[in-house]
Amino acid sequence: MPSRRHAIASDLRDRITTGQLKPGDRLPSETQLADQYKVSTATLRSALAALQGEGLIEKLHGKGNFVRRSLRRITYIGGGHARDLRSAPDTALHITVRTTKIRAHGHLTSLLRVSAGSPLTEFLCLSYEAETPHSLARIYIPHDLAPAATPNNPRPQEASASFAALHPDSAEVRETVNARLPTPQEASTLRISTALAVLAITRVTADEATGRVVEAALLVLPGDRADAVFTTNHTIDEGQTER
Amino acid sequence: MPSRRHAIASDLRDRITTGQLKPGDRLPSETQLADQYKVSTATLRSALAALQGEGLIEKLHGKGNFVRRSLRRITYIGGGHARDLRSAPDTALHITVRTTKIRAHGHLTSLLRVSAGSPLTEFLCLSYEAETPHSLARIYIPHDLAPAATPNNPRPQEASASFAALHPDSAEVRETVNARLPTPQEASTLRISTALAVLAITRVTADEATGRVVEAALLVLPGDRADAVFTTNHTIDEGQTER
DNA sequence: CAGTGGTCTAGACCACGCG
DNA sequence: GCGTGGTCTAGACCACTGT
Repeated sequence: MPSRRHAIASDLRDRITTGQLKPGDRLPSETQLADQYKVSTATLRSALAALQGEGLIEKLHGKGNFVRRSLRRITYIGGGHARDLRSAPDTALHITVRTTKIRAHGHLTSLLRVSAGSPLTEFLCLSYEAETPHSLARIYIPHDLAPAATPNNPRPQEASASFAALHPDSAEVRETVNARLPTPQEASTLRISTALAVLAITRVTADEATGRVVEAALLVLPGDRADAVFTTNHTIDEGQTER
Repeated sequence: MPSRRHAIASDLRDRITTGQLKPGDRLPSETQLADQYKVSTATLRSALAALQGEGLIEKLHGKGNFVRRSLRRITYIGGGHARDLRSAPDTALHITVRTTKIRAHGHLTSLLRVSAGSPLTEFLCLSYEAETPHSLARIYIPHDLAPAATPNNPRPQEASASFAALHPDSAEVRETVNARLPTPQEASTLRISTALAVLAITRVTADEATGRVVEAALLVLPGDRADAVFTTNHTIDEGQTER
């Protein structure tokens, strides 16, 4: 027997996918919906939570629940390209970078193949598109390989993309992709719900000649507006992503 | 101010990551925990739900909540290899395949670059490891390119992997990776919670010479036990995945 | 201010696992 | 049957958004 919340979620899901409710539309308030379906607000909210997880609706505190305008805005392009983040062409993208010197610990040691305590430079990058956080990256580079001067303002778009671009020719890139829910911290920095899945990419770049790991990057992208694309043949022709 | 459930989740998270609670351990019952933290059961359960989403605990109806034994068992290997699913070496993997003839519709038409109504063969694959569903794949192939005989029993391991292996030389593979929560249907076929993120991979294989799309595959892997790996240099040396 | 979603309570009852 | 988690209720109160 389907539970009440599943039934409600299905009903609303149908209304959305059939176009009866259109992108941008506001749903009736939760109390109204609860009355309509004759359930308590808690039950109704759990149905909405499911739809939110599927990326069908968006909850805005104090305003209402809205049918999502389905735009996947950013595309992560695998394979260690210089610019590995793409967003909608007409939107401004800016990045904040915080640089810290740390010492290798935990799984960083195995990722970078260094011994515990090795000096590393950590770049904590947050990319925004029109004030909305879009991606979170923690990039670790052995201290002696880090860019000498910490650039404060030099073409942030470039800085964002990939420090691996510093090693363009002889780099071997290995990307491990994973889906999970965000940690509370990640959710708040990306300003997303904790119920929204994120794409977690661990990218390790090694120098082909020496085998030395020159960069490890931990990227977190909101699942509802990010895709990662990998192609054997590196000609990327701006593919469409439909729902 | 952190909410009660966040505080509780954090506390339990710490106990798990510090090893105070070990993999396989059973947590106290929800009513006991609710008493300890002096919250209602609903609040406590929402804290546990967060941990479940992070893959830290596993809920078993009628038995209890358990600290997850962290085993990422399957690794999807990108780049259109013949065998693109790897699991733990000593476990039996078997696959069920259901073949259906359908006609192109919706986004399938744009994926396969065919006109609506074109005849397609759909392979609905479900891979199991020791009775536990592991991955779900919907593979679409233009009807005239589909294997002539539908093999009923021929080395299911091979059949699973990739029909693209039929076009080994001149294939260009484009994989789009996405993180989201499963649809209720996917959750029940994979026997996972709807709160557990899945890795959704859309793989399109095209013949390099003709440019014709020879296969489109929609793969769904449970985020808690699957990773996808992409390497520029295709030597894969069984990397470790730690938490 | 009124209206919205967010958090939380203190219960009730159901469904599952196991002895 | 008993203990477990799963669903649900009918409220209360808080926090945010708008006017």
